[in-house]
Amino acid sequence: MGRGRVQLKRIENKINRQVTFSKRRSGLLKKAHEISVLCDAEVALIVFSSKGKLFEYSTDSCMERILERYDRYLYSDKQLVGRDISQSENWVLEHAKLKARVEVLEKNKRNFMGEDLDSLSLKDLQSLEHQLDAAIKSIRSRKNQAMFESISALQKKDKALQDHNNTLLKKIKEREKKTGLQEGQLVQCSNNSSILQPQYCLTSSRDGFVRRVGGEDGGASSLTEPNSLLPAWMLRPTTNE
Amino acid sequence: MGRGRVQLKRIENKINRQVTFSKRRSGLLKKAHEISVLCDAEVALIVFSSKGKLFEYSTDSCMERILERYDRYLYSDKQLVGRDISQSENWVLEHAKLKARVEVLEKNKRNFMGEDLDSLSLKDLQSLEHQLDAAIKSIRSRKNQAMFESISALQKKDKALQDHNNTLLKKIKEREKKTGLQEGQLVQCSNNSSILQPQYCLTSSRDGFVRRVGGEDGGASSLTEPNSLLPAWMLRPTTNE
DNA sequence: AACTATTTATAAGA
DNA sequence: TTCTTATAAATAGTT
Repeated sequence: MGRGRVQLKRIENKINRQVTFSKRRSGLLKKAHEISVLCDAEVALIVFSSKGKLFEYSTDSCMERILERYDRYLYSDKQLVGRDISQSENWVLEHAKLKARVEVLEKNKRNFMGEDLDSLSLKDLQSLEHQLDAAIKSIRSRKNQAMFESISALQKKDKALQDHNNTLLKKIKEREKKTGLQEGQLVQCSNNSSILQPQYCLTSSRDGFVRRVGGEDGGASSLTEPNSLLPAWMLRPTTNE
Repeated sequence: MGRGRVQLKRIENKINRQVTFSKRRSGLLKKAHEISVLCDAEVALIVFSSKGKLFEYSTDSCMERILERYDRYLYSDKQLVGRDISQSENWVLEHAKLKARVEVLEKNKRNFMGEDLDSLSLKDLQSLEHQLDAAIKSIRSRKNQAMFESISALQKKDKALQDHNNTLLKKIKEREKKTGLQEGQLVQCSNNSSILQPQYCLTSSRDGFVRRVGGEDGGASSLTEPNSLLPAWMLRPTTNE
């Protein structure tokens, strides 16, 4: 894939090697992600550049979990027996339970995201559908509430700002009379200041919200991410520590 | 790279997913090896198929060394305990992580069920709503497919039963003629036997299904559980595999 | 970092 | 699974 065929041997030219590394690295990470998503596989990829810099990819950004699974896969039942069997065994049990729970939850999550449905019976599907229908209702309701709260808050702020502006305007007028300036200039000035008020912004967003809440949510896609990855709220707590 | 463009989403068709996995896996391993050789990088790649099978590549076939280097890189001077040393301290850490993960997943689940929404921002809500919308679409589609499969199977069975009945009927008629019984009795008998055929039941359920699939699923609630507890499919511990 | 001519990877079909 | 083939993607060399 390129203008010339490439020998499978170390690229001697340093610059060239660095550039190729950069290109191929992104390609490799991309492909790792793709197979992970397309084929529902769990992938962990670790790359150290020749300079020792680390690059990594892991499904669901959960490298530790995958490496652990790897270790478990290899050393399955072997070397778990090593220490104070009395306590450690208890722990192993606890651990296993937790892991089982994680797996169940992950399966649930996939189902909730409309994935991995082949394993569900018709009845399960029906149940899941109703569950989600109900959930969506709750969510829309909560969203609605949140939006109205937000609107109220903004309106309140708007009002306060406007009041403040009026107060300031009065003060200026008073001062004006004392100093004897012309009125025309002042009025103009106060009009310009209205740009600082959030009023117009508020009105337009309120319209947008109300329209979206009432209908079947037809045109809201512009507000969301491309969605090729999980939305931010799903990743947030897990991704980092 | 193929005859069609590919969407970055889970391939729903099982066979297709399996084939793609196989192809892309080899491609990925190859590329991992290539960058490793060409650019003098150290690569570790671990892939678990959706069925849990392990595939791996590591530069110089030295996975443990690379994973160790990875751990060293992350925990640099901190609390590096080492991977195989795996003492109880490490376990405590792992355990805590697992617990955290469970918590996150449970929070996700509650959100997916329309609960515990107060902690979400407007943007989160929007994102969640879209996620669920998409999920419901998938689920309805899958349900539809499952229903049609079920219907086909039943119809096939229906046909077979009917054929069998006809055969039996003919035999009886023949025997009748030989023994010289009246015909009326026999016809009546064969009519009664049609109760055993699933035909009517089938037809009506097919109508019901089609109606439900096309529309917004208005009257299907009678099929689901009371729903005050979790539906069965959520509780079942790792049903498959 | 961009641009292409090529090589590769791979989706679909057999 | 494996082979083939048309096409999409990746990327080597160049600017």
